[in-house]
Amino acid sequence: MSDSTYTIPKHFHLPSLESEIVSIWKNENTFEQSVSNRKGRPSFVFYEGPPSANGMPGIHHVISRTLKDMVCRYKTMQGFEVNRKAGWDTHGLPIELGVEKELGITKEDIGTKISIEEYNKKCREAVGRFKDKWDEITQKMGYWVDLDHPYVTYENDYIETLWWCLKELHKKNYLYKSVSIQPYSPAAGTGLSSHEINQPGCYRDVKDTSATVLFALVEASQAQLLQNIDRSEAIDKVYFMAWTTTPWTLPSNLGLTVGPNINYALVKTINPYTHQLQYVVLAELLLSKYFKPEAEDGDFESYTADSKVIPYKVLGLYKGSELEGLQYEQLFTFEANTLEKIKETTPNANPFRVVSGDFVTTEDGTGIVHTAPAFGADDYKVGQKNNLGIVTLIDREGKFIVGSGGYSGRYVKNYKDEKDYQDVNVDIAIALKKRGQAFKVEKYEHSYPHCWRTDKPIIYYPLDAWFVRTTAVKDRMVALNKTINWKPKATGEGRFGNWLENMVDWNLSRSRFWGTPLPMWRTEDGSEEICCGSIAEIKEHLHEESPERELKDVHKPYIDQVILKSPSGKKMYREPDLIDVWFDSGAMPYAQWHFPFSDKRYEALAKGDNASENLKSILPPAFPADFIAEGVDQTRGWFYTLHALSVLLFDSVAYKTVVANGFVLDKFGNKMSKRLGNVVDPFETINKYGADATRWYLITNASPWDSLKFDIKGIEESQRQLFNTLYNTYTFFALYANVDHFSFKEQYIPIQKRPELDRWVISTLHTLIQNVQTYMDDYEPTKAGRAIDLFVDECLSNWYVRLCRRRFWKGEYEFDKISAYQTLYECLETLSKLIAPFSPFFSDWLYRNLNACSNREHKKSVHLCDFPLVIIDDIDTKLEERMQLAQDTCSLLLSLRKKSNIKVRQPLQKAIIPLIDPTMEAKIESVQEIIKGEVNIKEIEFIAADNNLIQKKIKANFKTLGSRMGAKMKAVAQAIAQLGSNEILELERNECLLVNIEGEEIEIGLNDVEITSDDIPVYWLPLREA
RNA sequence: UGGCUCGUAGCUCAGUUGGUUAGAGCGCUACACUGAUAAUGUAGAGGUCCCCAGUUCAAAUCUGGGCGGGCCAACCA
Repeated sequence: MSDSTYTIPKHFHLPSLESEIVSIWKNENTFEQSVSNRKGRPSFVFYEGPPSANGMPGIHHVISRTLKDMVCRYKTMQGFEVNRKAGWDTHGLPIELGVEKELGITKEDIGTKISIEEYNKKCREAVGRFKDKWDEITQKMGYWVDLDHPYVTYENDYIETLWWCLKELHKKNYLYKSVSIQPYSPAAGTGLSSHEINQPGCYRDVKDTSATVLFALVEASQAQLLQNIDRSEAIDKVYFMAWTTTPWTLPSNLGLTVGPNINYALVKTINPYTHQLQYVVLAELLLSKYFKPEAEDGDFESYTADSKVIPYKVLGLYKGSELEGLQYEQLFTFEANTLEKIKETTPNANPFRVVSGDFVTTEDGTGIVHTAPAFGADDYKVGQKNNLGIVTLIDREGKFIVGSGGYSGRYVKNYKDEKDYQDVNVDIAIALKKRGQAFKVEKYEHSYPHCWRTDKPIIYYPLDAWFVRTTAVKDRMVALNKTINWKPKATGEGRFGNWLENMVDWNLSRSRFWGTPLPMWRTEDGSEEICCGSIAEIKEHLHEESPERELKDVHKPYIDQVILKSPSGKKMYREPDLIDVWFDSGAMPYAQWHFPFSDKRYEALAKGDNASENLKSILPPAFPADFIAEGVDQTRGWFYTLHALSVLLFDSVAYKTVVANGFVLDKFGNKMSKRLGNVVDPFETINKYGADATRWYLITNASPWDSLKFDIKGIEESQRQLFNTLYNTYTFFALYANVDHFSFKEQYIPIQKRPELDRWVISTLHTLIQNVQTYMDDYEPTKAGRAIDLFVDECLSNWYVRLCRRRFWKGEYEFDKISAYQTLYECLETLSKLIAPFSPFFSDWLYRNLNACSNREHKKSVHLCDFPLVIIDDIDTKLEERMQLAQDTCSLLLSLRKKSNIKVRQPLQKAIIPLIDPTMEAKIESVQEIIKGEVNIKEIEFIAADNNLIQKKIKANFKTLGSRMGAKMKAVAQAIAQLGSNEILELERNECLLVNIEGEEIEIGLNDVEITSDDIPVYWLPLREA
């Protein structure tokens, strides 16, 4: 380049500057070069969490991408090879729901009104709908990621790796089929995901019939319970009280759960419906819910059916753990729920017992939980643990099955909108009342989930599902998590750590259409199963009659048409489930490279007897990641699945550092939502203020992990404060440099030979480099950015440039001037590199402008440069301190002028500075020229410390005295504050003083006090002639 | 309902192991500067450190309990 002048644009407009830079990058392949010119250097592994392109990018995407981009650019400048492969998340419920909404269909229509083939085609189209917008924001915000070779989760290769992972899990016995209790909509005939349940409006307050039910103990258990009860009367029967809001689950009851540490009371009372004497057990703390305090030990004799108050008497107390194992009589006995029937599904089931569970509370109910393992997750868990068995008297349409006595065929809720629907729950309650086995029946209002499509209440229902046995490696997951560098730390220890502690097996199954199919085939009788880890393996096992043989697309419906042949020759059909989309993204470290199939050694190693042993020698490339970053909402999503899979498969972490950034809220601190209309359009923001200003604001305003109250004014501010100031500084430099033809051609002036001000700003600059590097290495970009802000504003612009202006326009082009040019040039050039990771556009613009003229470095772009190195020798902390003193002194003198109303323009003869400490004179003297110039004063005079111009003040040093004085501290502080100037002088001279506190002599050392002078240690004298 | 997190000036944020006048920037007001001028300087106003209780000679800081915002998980008898 032959330019001998620095470009000075007429206007400073960040957005148009940025679009210029974008096209330069494109022409010069700057991004590719920034990676390829680090080839062979140690790599810094980064994983891009795949966004879904079926929605528009929002401002919250800009923050996490800024963070990712910044770290990657920084590491690149530090000399690492940083590959950044983009990715697209393409499966999942939101995509299906979007398509269904668009087509105006529901899940039931799939396979009838629209073929699965057609439906999945629509989904495939939908996932890329906003890809253009995503590419645009990626480019506009300056996010460097390889968009040309992304990983796409729906591609056959990608899915094949997922299958490989699943097969590995299967081999290790980490994959199993079981039932799980899931939200289920009988009206829609489908299971629902928690995502669907949590859609707004799904939880609704409804009134249900609730019943407090009495379970009669069997004789032996009753005897056991009563053995230590001293009683004068014969107790006929003892009942356990349990409360339910879903009486339809009572015929499926198999257990009663008590809290092991809850106290229970055996109570003599009267049944409010039958008015008969009754003996019941419930939590002691909940007695008041059923009985009035005044009824305690009430008069049983005079009770009549009209009595308002039911008397009760506590006969005995038990700990929950003492009740465990007691047996009771089944509440409803039908053909379908006999013990024999139960044993058909659970051969050694032992139901109708009291068991204990930690989830039991005394918040409501009776402290005894009616447990029907089929209809509640907790119930199921406790049932499994205690071998209660499982009874499901309700079919998938939500009605009682045949064999449920009089209830057979009746719907548990009005699912069919029957006009004369008779609530079966009420009937059950009435039946129990008649039997004397209901203690309280009432309407109870609570919030209950509803199906978002049919508006009908859901139930919890046992459905078949495939699980990953994550609990088998829980300890390793916990241990390895402790080696991960979490930013912020608390998320790793708290939110994520707790999540790991309470982990349950990962339910993989989804009964949907558009997703990764489970590669599991079974014979119809379930006796043989095979998990295929590759397309080739499927083809190996094809049954002759399989209608699908090519498998060009591994999705439904084709995969379901694949019939395999079992070792014994039977037909095997695929398990119909799809897998959780989180598996897709969690396996991204391997699937993005089509591991292990992409490894040339794989095919050879996979053959032979030692296959699995051999394969241990290949590890996925670029694994684990050095760094990932996403929103905190991913803690239980991507962060978890990445971690789980890498531990399960490779006993390794998947990432060494993870930054969990917070959320972007609107300026009032409310969450952004389309409904509230407070979403920020990132395109608008970037087009108006520029990506760099936006990025700078997002990073410096709040730590990435704190939630950010997004206010557009903040972007304006960072544009003004940082970019405008830098721009002004640059144009100032360019203006004079062009006049003087400075292009850094003169010999480099060693820093030590430059004037003090130059040495100072270079010293400060290197201190800044040091701080920025420390902060960046610690993933504290906010602190780094703020340090840069401070330097540009306080040091460079408002001190160095301000004081040096004359050096640029006055005098000959020689030593002092050249030194100034070189110094300012170096500051600008270094700054362009320091801010390059944060604001890639402006920094490159600045760097290119400088370098185009000087040709100082053979780099086309700042992003191809190395990060500035700290030169320790250039740092002179003493000088920095001195300069600080000069700045403070100037401030002081200027404010003095202000107070006396003497303008800076009017020169003054002398300033008198009393010396507070002995080193001050030398320090100020070295910077006195600066001070004199700044405040327009001819000379500075010092007067000795023990002058009488200043009034000294003395204050107690609470730190040293506090622990020694204890309660007397207050009095001591007061006494010290009242010391006169003579006493202060004495203390200073003798370094100790005796003070009388409440009649006691206390010795006080120099360390025990802080001696200060009045605020104004500077006086001025007018110019003699003035 | 639980876990985590945040709460300091009008706004955005600092605030060390507890130490006595709680800071900065922006904004606001007044004045000054006018050879960086869509800049700059000086000064001023502005605080229940979310609330309550406790520990301590001393609490924005530590402990407990609340309240409010946010995220996640649940909503279960």
